[in-house]
Amino acid sequence: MIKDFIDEESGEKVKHAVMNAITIDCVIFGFEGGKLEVLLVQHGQGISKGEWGLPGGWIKKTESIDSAAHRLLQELTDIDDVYLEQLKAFGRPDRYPLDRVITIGYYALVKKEDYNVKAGFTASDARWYKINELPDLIYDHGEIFKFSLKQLRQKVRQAPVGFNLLPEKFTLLQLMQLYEEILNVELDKPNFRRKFLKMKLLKGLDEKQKGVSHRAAKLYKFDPEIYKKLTEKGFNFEF
Amino acid sequence: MIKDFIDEESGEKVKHAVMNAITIDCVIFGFEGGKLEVLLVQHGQGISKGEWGLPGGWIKKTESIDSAAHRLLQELTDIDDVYLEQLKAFGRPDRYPLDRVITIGYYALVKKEDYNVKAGFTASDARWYKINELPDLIYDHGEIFKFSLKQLRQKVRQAPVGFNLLPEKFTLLQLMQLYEEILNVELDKPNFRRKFLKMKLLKGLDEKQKGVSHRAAKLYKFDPEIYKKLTEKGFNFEF
DNA sequence: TCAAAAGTGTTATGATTACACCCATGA
DNA sequence: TCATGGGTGTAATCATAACACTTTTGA
Repeated sequence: MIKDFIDEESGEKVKHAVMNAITIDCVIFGFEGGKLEVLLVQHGQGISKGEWGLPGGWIKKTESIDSAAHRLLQELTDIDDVYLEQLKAFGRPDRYPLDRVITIGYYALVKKEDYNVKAGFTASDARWYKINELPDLIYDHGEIFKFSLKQLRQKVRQAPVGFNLLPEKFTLLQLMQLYEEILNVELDKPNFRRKFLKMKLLKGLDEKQKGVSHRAAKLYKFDPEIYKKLTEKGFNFEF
Repeated sequence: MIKDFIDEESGEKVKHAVMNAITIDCVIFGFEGGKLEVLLVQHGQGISKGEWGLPGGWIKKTESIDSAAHRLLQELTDIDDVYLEQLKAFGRPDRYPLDRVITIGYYALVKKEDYNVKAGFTASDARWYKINELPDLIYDHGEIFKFSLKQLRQKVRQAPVGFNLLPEKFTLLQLMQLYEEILNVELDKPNFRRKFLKMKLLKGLDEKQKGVSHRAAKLYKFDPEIYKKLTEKGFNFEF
């Protein structure tokens, strides 16, 4: 199957051979105002015109599926250092009405501060939705989203991936609210502080919050180097 | 793409349309003599003749990928009530040397007591290997196996799936040894007993072990009904 | 009577929870 | 001075780990 692509270098349309009957769909998570959000795109053509769905695309014959997912994300958001992980393949025979197509689901965690919708996508094409205010999604994208949320909940408790949704520098309260939102629980502030600080995973900065109308909180950042060293010593992140 | 299949009803060869460039490969786990094992098949033809790999197959155009995996397992082992779960899709462009093929990995947990290699598969075609005595596997099957083990370790701590590898009736020591083998840890017998019994997940039988040269242990069985009821009450299995 | 595993009891330690309380800061 | 969140302290409770010990059974 031959599809058109925009070449990254020249900006021209080029033709590439892509895998037949296999697509990629990606749940892109963001976090803002204490709420978890998902980036949806509106289909501009075809039978589902006007409806919202997950951003997706084809896999080139010469690239790995992970690369295809990265490329897709970059084409859409202009960001390249995102956390990206495969969910699984979704393949009910009737999931796509026109043909038998299997899709491979991914989920991404992005820092919304870095995010920019790329030229070519306008506000009416793509926008963020709070996860409890999602519209109906096309095909089986609702199922894919549901699975991605389950996976995110699991992952966030077993590996320090939540930071990918926060700004570079964050307060402990922001971190706690992220966990509360993702896991859908209420947490105790003092206990959360101690639990997280005891892991010695966070690097405390000599810097405080600015522009808040209350005592400014200390800022922290997650340092992958520290995590790596702790892991080598047998540390196992668990929340 | 048209491939031959053995029809379940008539036993005759029939032709079915299958998905192109997508396969299924399955890691089948068994447990015997305190050891975790995997069922491998020897390729009888093609470029990898004589080498060992995971059992795999094609997906019919009309069936879901889960159904395809179930069918594959039944064709190979004659068992139909196995625990089966998708891992993810594996799709490095060079994973299969002759063509670009993406495979969807599955893993299954079977009770070896129920297991029987189906006619057509002889001992030289298919056999069990202890997981630390695996031969080199074809293509990326080694990677798929490694991922499946990671997944199994994860799963067995978060859901009561280990029972699928044990006989219907088992002792607490057998269960403990299963956990020791899967998680690759040493456990304390008294503590393991208490921890598991406290969950009230197991149904104690009025029956004891037979033919052992020491005090016979009480037999237990896992009751999915009990688990369901506990879950509804908010219970969350965790080991 | 001995080995091997079944099964019970006990204690120390550490994690988790719940909640009271003081501190700093801008409106 | 008040509201808002930052941040510390503490006691009760619960889970886990370590290990000593008694019991049962066939060889």
